Amino acid sequence: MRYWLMKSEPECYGIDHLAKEPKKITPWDGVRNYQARNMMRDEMKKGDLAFFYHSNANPPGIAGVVEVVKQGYPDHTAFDPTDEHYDPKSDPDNPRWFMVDVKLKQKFKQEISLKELRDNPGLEAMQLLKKGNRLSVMPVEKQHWDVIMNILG
DNA sequence: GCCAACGTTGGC
DNA sequence: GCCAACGTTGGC
Repeated sequence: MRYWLMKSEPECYGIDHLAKEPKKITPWDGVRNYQARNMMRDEMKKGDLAFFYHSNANPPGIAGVVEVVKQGYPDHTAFDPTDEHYDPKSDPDNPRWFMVDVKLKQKFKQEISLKELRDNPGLEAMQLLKKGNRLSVMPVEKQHWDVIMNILG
């Protein structure tokens, strides 16, 4: 079982959107970055947990926890010319982009802001906190996961 | 709105 | 394969 962090802009799709889905499940579509794709396609497994991170938010931070309920499969929004994430180079017979389905496990009563994460001892090595980090899907080490869950008290 | 840090594209 | 130009991400 592995741990992850997935970013989304709350104005686009935040944790409250997910909470309103019929089964609290959503496909994590629209990712168009190869590193992030590789992780969703090859590494994320059913039962893995991920932080739902609000990027470009005020303030940015971790809003809750989701569980991977369906492993990597082709992102069909890449095949749809009317979709904003359409990619003509993705062939349905040889898909370029992949996604997973996630289910809301827990919405934090209070978000853990990026500043709180930075101020918290023990998280200095987290990929999220490193300079220039732009990946929208990234692994989280168990020790960091545990530290963050303990912040909730 | 600014800007650093990447990632992608395309000419050569 | 190199690299400049350009586009995007995302914190501030």
